[in-house]
This record gives sequence, C-alpha cells and structure tokens, in this order.
Amino acid sequence: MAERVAPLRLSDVAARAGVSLATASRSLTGTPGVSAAVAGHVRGIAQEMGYVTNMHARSLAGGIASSIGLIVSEIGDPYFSEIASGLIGVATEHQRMVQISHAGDPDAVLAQIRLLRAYRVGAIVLAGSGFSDPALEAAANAELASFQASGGRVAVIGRHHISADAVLPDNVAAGRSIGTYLLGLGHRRIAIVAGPATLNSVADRVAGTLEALGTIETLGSLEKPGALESPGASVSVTHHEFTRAGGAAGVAALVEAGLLGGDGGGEVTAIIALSDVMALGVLAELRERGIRVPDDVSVVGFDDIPVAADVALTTVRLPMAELGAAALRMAMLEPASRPRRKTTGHELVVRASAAPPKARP
Amino acid sequence: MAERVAPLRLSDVAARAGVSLATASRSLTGTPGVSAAVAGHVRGIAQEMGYVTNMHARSLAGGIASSIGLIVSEIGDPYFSEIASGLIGVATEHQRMVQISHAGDPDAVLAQIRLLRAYRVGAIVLAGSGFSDPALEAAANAELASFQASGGRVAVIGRHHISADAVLPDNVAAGRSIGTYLLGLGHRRIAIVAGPATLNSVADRVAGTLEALGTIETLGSLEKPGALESPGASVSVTHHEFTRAGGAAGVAALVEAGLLGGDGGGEVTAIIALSDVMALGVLAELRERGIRVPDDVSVVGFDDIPVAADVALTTVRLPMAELGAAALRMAMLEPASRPRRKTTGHELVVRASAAPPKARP
DNA sequence: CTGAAAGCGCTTACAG
DNA sequence: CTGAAAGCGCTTACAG
Repeated sequence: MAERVAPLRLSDVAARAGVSLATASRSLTGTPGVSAAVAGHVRGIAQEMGYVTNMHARSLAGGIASSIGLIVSEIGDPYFSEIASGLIGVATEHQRMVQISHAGDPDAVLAQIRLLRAYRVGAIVLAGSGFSDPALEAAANAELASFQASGGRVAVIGRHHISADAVLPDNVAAGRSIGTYLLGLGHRRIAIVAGPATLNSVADRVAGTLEALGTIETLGSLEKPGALESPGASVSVTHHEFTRAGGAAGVAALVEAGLLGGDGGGEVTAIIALSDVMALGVLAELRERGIRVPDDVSVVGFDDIPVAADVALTTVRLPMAELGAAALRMAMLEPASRPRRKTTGHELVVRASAAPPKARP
Repeated sequence: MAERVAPLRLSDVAARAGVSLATASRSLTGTPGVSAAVAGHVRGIAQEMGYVTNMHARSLAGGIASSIGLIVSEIGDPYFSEIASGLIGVATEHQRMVQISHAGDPDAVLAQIRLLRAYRVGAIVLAGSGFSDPALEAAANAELASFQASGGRVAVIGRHHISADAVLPDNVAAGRSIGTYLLGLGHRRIAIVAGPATLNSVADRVAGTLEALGTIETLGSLEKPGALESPGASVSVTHHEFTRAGGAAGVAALVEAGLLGGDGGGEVTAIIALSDVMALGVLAELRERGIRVPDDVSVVGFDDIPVAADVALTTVRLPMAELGAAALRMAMLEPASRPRRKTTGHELVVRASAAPPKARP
C-alpha cells in the first residue's frame, strides 16, 4: 500500500492555474466577478487535477452547502424507508447530502439532534411520530428550538409539540375513513391493534377510527385490551410495539381475552391494525392460528406500504414518499414568520382482506 | 422570530470555565493530560451552556471522528433498507454519522463518491452491485482508489473490479441452492426472470442456478427470453429492471414468448425471480393473469426480504443487515496489506410458492 | 498539568 | 476583474 497522499488543496489548483487563491475559489463556486475565461480555465485545471473541495473548510469559512439531517425510528421499516426515499430524491436534486440517524426513543432523538447540530446541518427533518406527553419530547424540542435560534431549519412529520414547519399526514381522517368503511361493511365488534399509546400518530388514528364508529372518546394505554362501548360499535384496543411482532402480539392478546378464535360468542369480526407493518404481523399470527381472513375476521391497516398490495391488504394510503419530499422542501424554504403546516391526503384502498362479517350460528 | 443567535464556541466555554482554549479542547475530547478535576469542571460548564462542538472545525483541525458514506441504489428497496439498517446500527454504536447517497447508475455513483470525498468521510461503503464490464465501473473505481490513496477506507458489497475490502454474498451458491431445489422438485422447464445482465449479482445468481441445472454456460443480455438447453433442464432467461415492475414485465415477456399461460405445451413449470422484489412483481402479474401459484407455475426468489414470509415465497435468504454491518466493520478496521474478503452464507427458505410440477394432460 | 501560537483549507470583505 | 489578508472554530505540537 502506497504512502498516504494528502488530498489536493485549492491553493494547489490556484498555483497550477497561475491565479490567486481568491480567484480560484470564486471560479469554482461560481461567484460572479471573475472573467469567464479565467473561471473556465481554473475549472479545467481543477477537473484535470482531480481536485475535490473540502466541505469542512468551506463550511467553516462561511460557505453554505450544508447537508440535511434526517431522523427516523428505523430505516428498515418500509414506512420510514419510503419517507427517506422521497426526501433523498429531493436532496439529490438540490445537491444536498443527507445524514441519517436512527433514534427509537426520545433520549436517542435528543442525542441524534445534538450530533446533527455538531455537523452543522442546515436543516433537520424529524420523521418519527411525536409523543402525546409533551414532557417526553421536551428535551429534544428544546434542542431543536435552540438549533432554530441559531439559524437551523426544522421540519417535522406529524404532530410534535414544537413550533416548526410540519407535514401532517391526516391520521384522524384516515382513521375515520377506515372506521366508516368497516361500519358500512356491517362490523359492530371491532378490535384495534395499536402501536404505543404514547405516540400522537397512534392517538390520532385511534381517535379518527372511534369517531367514525360512534364515539370520540380517547384512550389511554391499556395493558389488556380495553373495551369501549359506542353507539355504533363496541371497540377493544390493545397496544403493542409498532412492528410486525407487535401485530402478532396483538392477536395473541385478543385471543387470550376471548375476543378471537373461540366459539364465536362476543367475538370481534374485524381487526384494525394501526400500521400495515403491524397488519402483516396480525395476518401472520392469524394464519398461524388457523383463523381465516376475511372469512373469520377482517383485517385492515394504515399506510399502504408497497407490499400491502401483495398480501391483498385493505388499508388507507398515506403518501409516505411525498411526506419526506414535502418536509424537506419546506425545510429548504426561507423560514416564515409562523410555522407552515401542510396536511396531506389519504385514500382508502380496498383489497381482499376485509369483507362483511359472516352471520354467526 | 428572534435574531439569529450565533452558536457557542469552545472559546466561550473556556472563558466561562476559566481555562485556556487548549485545556478546554482536551477536556472535551478526553485527551489525557488534564487533571480529572479540571476536565470534569469544563465538561460541566459546556453541558450547562449547551455547547455543541463544530465538527467542521474539528475535522479541519485534524480531529478525527469522520462520518461514513453509504451508497445504495434505492433506499426504498427492502434489500437496501435492510443493509442500511444493519450498517447504521454499527455506525451508531461507534458514534459515527452516516451520509447516505442514492445512485442508480455508474455516473451517479461517481458523482456521489466525489460528494462524499468532499465531505471528507472516513469510509465509503458501496452497497450496489458491481458491473460485469469493468469499463462501466472504471471512473468510479478510479475515484475510489484515489480516495483510498488519501487514507480513506472503502468496503464494497458484492463483486466489484476494485481492490478494496469486500463482503461477498454468496450469489453463486445461492443460485445453485435454488436450482437444485427446483430440480429436486421435478422441474425441467424453467424460466429465469433476471435483473440487468450488466450486473455481477445477476450474472452470479444466473451462473449458480445454471450450474445446478446442468450447465455452467453464462449469459449475455437478451432482449427476448433466451433459451439454453442443458443436460438437466431447459432454461429461458429474460432480463428486466431489478424492480417489482421488472418482475411483472418478465412474466409478460414469458407469456408473449409462449412459455407461459398458453395451452401447456412447451411451457415453463417454474420461474426463478432473481430477487424477492422482482418475485413480488412476478406473483402480482401472475395473479393478474389468472395463473395460479404453485398450481400452474412455481415461483422462487432471492434475498428473503421481510415480506417474503407474508406472501409465502420460497427463496434463498441472504443476510442483508449483516452484509451492511460487516461491510462497515471492515471499513473501520485498519487497512490490511491486501484487501479482506468475507463471504456470507445463505439458506434455502422453503415456503408455499413452489411445488412439484403438475403432470400436463 | 496548562497555555500561547500555529495551522487545518477554505471564503469573503477590503483594496486596487 | 484580481489579489493579499483576515478569519471561520477547532486541535496539536511546542514550551513551560
């Protein structure tokens, strides 16, 4: 292995081109005030020497071109990888690099925001859901506010307790839509297999669903499935991890509570999984237990991740890639006097996993 | 909106703590040579002031802590998001930031490598497949070599024409494994719905499969499905995009060529999709056309992406997350005198999408 | 153990 | 249009 070769500096290019450092800098950054001929010459030399700007130096010296920080819960989750894909597409258009962080809990989010600040990113996009309890987000939000105060741009996806531009997937309306659909199909005993009760996205989806089902009561976190009577339908909610395994655990909890897989009395005829990823777990666990979909029980989800079509899952489509793209676009705008909000739409996607309930013997 | 507040500098912390800049720096970086008492005091002050290091300045001044560059074809593709997830996990453990780049073709890869170099990343992990034709990779590889010469670390996933640490998914063996399985099931007329013929991953998977089927002949790119007679089985190969849509297009091509969906004569009894994502497209198109799986035709894939289980797809599992994690671990090791190579295993995962061929009337 | 000073590689007023 | 010089915020020999 050869000795380490120090990277070329702009001064090397300037020397070779026979111009000053300042002129070389202006030529490469495209700053006006250099004759086209000289600028072209310098650029040619730089290219031929294989010169690569040192972004750290540029950034320190006050040149802009800062990168974008993206914080997701788990990039392996299709919901987040779709968001990331949309965001990276926009970033690439604008020649911006994106630095990506995994952060599953509020402490990790705080740590990642600090790291991103250390890298002096120009904007931070927070893709994970906000928390119902402001206290859980307090530290992260303070850090974000401080970042904004120093000129950083922030955009969040979903409801957060912070004054920042936000792209809001319409979780409440999506819940209403899926609830209405199930009610129209004739379901009156429904179970919601939900993610953590601490998340706003969960609270909103549940609230919208309950509203459609005839109640606007909101729910706390329930260890065991909790039952709520509503004029329209009786609804049980059980909270688990926002993962495939969480969906499977939800089915297990329903069975254990006697709401599923028994003799049919008092049983649930439809399951609303609060994300498609959870729905995948629900479907798998149902299959495992020999409970047929939609014959024995209907299943619906949220998001319409790409594979939902492959398992014929009825769901509500949320424009994930667009969420990511829109969030970044907002973050690249000049800050407004008050935070911007953009609410995105949703669309019921009917496939084969839900059907009218069978009459029970 | 308040006036922009300039971020705190280390000198602010030093002043407040009553020590020199040098001592403050040493205290925060943990460099030995400062009394524990002073170091602790400085750290306390910094914390309480909310000081955040400027990584650009640190990096310029010669401090290390460089970030990691990851280049993927498309983060929305489960294969790459799994790799990214594994890699980010390791990066987080080591407090390294990861900068992620989308690059679908060789030109984009080159551009992204240059950008990553501009950001002075410490290591670059190239996750996309290499190309059979060295010329296509030449420019990117030269850039990578130059990056290595200046002290940068490089790790690639899969076969590339470059001297760098590599993690090699055993595509040939995986192909052999799936080919053998299909042969054992009794299939003798098989179609391969492949990704672009220019990719090494495609070439390797095809080669392994053909080897198992009784030939080791390699294939060029074929506009129309190309037929190969082998002692064991007759195989047709058709190349399309490495996407869901590509898989669907593959089925269409097979039907058009009279190899599928006709009266049964000369028809294929099994389809090997060269990735699970393509297999998803194959399954969807088959469903669309009323061709039943596995009754009318068996379908198998490669990778075992998370949803493969949900569509009961028989496939060969490749450890994607481990590929990403291993690549980064290698890249963080001191460079060896000669590139390291690590070959990962594979595992046949039998599910319901493949069965013995039905006897034809 | 602690500090003053040089230097990392750029950009940008400030002169000419 | 072009250049000499200051400065961005750190780290690290070099002295003490």
